[in-house]
Amino acid sequence: MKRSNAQRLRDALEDDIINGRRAPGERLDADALCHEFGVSRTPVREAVQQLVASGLVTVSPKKGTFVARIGIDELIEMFEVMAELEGMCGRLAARRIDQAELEVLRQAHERCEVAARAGDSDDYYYENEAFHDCIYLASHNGFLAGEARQLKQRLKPYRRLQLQVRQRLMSSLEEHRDIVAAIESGDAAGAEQALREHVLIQGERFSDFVSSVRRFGLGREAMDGGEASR
Amino acid sequence: MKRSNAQRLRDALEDDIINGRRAPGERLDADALCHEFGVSRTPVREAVQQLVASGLVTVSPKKGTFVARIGIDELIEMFEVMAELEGMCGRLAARRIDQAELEVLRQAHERCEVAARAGDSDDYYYENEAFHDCIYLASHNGFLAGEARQLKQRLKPYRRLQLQVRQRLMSSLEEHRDIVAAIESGDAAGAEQALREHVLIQGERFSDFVSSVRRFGLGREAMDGGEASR
DNA sequence: ATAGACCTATTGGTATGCCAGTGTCAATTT
DNA sequence: AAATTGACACTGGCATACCAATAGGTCTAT
Repeated sequence: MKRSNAQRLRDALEDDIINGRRAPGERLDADALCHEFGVSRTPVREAVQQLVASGLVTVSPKKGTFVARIGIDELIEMFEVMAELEGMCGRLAARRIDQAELEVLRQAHERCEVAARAGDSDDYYYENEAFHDCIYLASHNGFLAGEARQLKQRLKPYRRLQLQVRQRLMSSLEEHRDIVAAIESGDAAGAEQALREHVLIQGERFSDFVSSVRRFGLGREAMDGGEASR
Repeated sequence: MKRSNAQRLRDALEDDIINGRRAPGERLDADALCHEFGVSRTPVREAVQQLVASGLVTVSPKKGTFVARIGIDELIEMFEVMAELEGMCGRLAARRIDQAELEVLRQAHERCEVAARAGDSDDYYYENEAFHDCIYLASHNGFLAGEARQLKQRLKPYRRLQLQVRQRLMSSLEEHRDIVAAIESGDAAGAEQALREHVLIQGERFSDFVSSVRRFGLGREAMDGGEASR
């Protein structure tokens, strides 16, 4: 399968954004990209449109295109949904996982454990991804898995903040243990709860709080510039 | 705000697909669309790409673009996710709804009741949309609301099947009553459960069953043609 | 009759030029 | 000095032309 220039460009930009090489708010100059990749404006335009559709970049009409800058409020909302999707995956996985998948999940968990004990944060990050992906697969709902992966991608630029917290690595691992145990024993509600809180860290109380606070008009980023979308 | 040709084209096609004027599997001839709308290939291409991104159409390389034909298995998966999103909206709404929103919800429910008693199926369909949208709003999670609306759109071409069932209208109304009651009383778990089952009708048992059946290789639509995507 | 080798219309992808609307900045005016 | 105006460059959107790849059919030979 040969990939078009637009696709390669999209992937390259996506990768740059996700891995922080292009920071939120950074400008994406169309002409510069044309020159950089040696292509015309058409594929660049196409790639940008796809990235807009996936939420990674935004265009401010007549001002240019920028790496999406997500406000703290929307970020919380997205994490809330992410937690729900992960929880749903866990609930379904607890009911639907088969022996082979369970074995793969256990192995993924073990690799997480190895990485955690070694203190290798990058490695853990990667194995953690694989671990969660196992659960997506085990949900036996491909659409759900796709949505979860997509949202996770979109959140990736911001998750590094969350994951650099000291000791988070070890507590994350402990939570994984509970998750595996719940899935193993077919405890759907337990797996759902464990995964939801695993993602949300503190559960929904925090966002409840923020939500109620914002309703009193204390939002401090109302002037942050009109991030145009849809 | 002036809308571009590509946007108008996208909206027109989207509307056609959602309202069944273009059936799943139908071919979308690019040149015909160019002529029909009096534009060149560029905006047509753009519109098609956006529709692909939103899942309403698919392109089979070198064979053409078609209105997305969703298999029964994927359809079930999508409904499963839809139910979860609706349930989540209900759970959050039960905790976060304010007086004004509650009043709007009650009024929406009453309009549903009027439509139902009049036996006006189309009218009920519309008011039902509004009712659910109230709950989306009341979740105080704009991102969640957007995702829910988007998925609902995508499912719209197939929901007419589900809604034409005789007597479904009245039982739907009864379920609405329970939902309103749960939200009114702040019963988060109750609202979540009620909404989830409202969407799923029979709960997840059915899809569990299908999921397990499919694992035994009894899927009868394996030959349904390679629906290419991403 | 069937397998295999061309042939061609269609599709996908890209380059390029043009035009209109608008943000930006500077010059001019009061 | 502040404000108004005006020019210009930039951006977005569209049309058009060109090229490459291939699906699908046709033709040929065994």
